[in-house]
Amino acid sequence: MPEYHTSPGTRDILAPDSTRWRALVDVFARVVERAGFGQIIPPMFEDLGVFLRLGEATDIVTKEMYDFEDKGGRRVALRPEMTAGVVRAFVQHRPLLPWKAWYAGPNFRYEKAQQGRYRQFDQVGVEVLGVDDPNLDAEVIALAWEFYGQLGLRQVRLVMNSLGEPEDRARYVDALRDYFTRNEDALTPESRQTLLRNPLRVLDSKREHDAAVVAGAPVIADFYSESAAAHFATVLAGLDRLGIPYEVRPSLVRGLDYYRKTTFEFVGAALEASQNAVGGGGRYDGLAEDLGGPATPGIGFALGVDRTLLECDAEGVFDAPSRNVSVFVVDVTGGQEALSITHDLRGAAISCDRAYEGRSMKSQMKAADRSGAGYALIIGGDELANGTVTLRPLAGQAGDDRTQISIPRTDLIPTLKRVLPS
RNA sequence: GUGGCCGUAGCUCAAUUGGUAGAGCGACAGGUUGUGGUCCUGUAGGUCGCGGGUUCGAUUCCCGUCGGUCACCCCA
Repeated sequence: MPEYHTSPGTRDILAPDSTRWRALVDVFARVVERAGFGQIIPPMFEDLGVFLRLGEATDIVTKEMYDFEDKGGRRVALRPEMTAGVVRAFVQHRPLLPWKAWYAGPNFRYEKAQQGRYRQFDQVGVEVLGVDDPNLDAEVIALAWEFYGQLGLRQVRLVMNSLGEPEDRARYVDALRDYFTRNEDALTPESRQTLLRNPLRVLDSKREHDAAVVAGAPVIADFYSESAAAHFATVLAGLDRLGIPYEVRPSLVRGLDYYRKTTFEFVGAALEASQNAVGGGGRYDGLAEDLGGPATPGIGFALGVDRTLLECDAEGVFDAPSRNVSVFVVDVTGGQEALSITHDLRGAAISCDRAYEGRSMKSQMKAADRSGAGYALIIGGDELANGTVTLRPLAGQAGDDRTQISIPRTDLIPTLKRVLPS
């Protein structure tokens, strides 16, 4: 047993998983950069106050934050999500509107880990500041939808809701509090606790016992102002126009307090676990102002990289791309030839690897096979004397022709350039 | 944070009704001395998660602890 291992809720991601991971981020970047988004790389920790804006009733803030005092006496916290930091960056730099930013990176929450839920977890996402247009809501959702499609996912479902304007939401929360208080006896003790902190979240209860009461609760749609109703209707019409299927679920309330108007969630149909929300987002029109900036509308989403990959596994799509070297150098003359040949090939942009420690040819050939390389480049005593190398096709090459050929050392790179798939 | 289940070689798992453990895969080395992927043989690799208790003796029983997993909570 090793003395040290990863902390709870953290893990190492090795190749080939890391290759797949990066490929997923590449797909995301391609999709959103096509839509005019530029990447932002914000710091992983910020002044604690930035994150307190997420809401005093949320567990993310009250229980799960990695906050600490640094050596200079500053109260800082590892970011528990991306939106607050990105909006802080907006307020700090005041880029031209509309500002479209995308990101990828880890967030930190002190939670008990389970599958699809980690203390350090990665998200990819976008934020757009400065546009109130409901068409943007549809566009942003469509980008996430396109991303899932590019990965090959077909069973992700989109769930839509609107929380209305802040005043609508406030009146709704009051009505909800009244309703649940009247029916308190029928609620589980846990939900009664939640009711005191945040009545909205009672709607999220997964306990069977609460189901009946929750089903009879007031519906947010009845509290929409005219403008909020119109905004939401236009968003849904936009989705219809783009052919993106969705389900409106009035009980969808997301965990962060800053959401208003449009909210949405992507649910992985293939995931059995309760951690089946693979992504989510919404509008946060008041957040920039809360962080000391001008009143600026905003919308964005965050998608969990782990959960998305789990969904890919469940649907059997987006396999790890193989990143093999093209050539494997087998040198049975001591290894000096392999040293210079691999150096030369890499200089000519031909990927290659080799075996070390003067192993037997058999052993080196095994290593060549395992490397996935298309060709073994063999240097023995004869080749060394002749100034040649032997090129042997390995498994995985087109056709069954495994005839090996002898090439003058001087022709090696041109020959490989001709033979290798580019 | 609360509760259920689990923790044996790098990986997937056996076994021991308490007498210090095996297999498959993988790794490494051979199979008449320059050729892999199949096959055969062999070798290495485990303080049976960690600590304490009961016992002549514990990997096996008990307690604690750490880690994993599932549900709740929360959320991506």
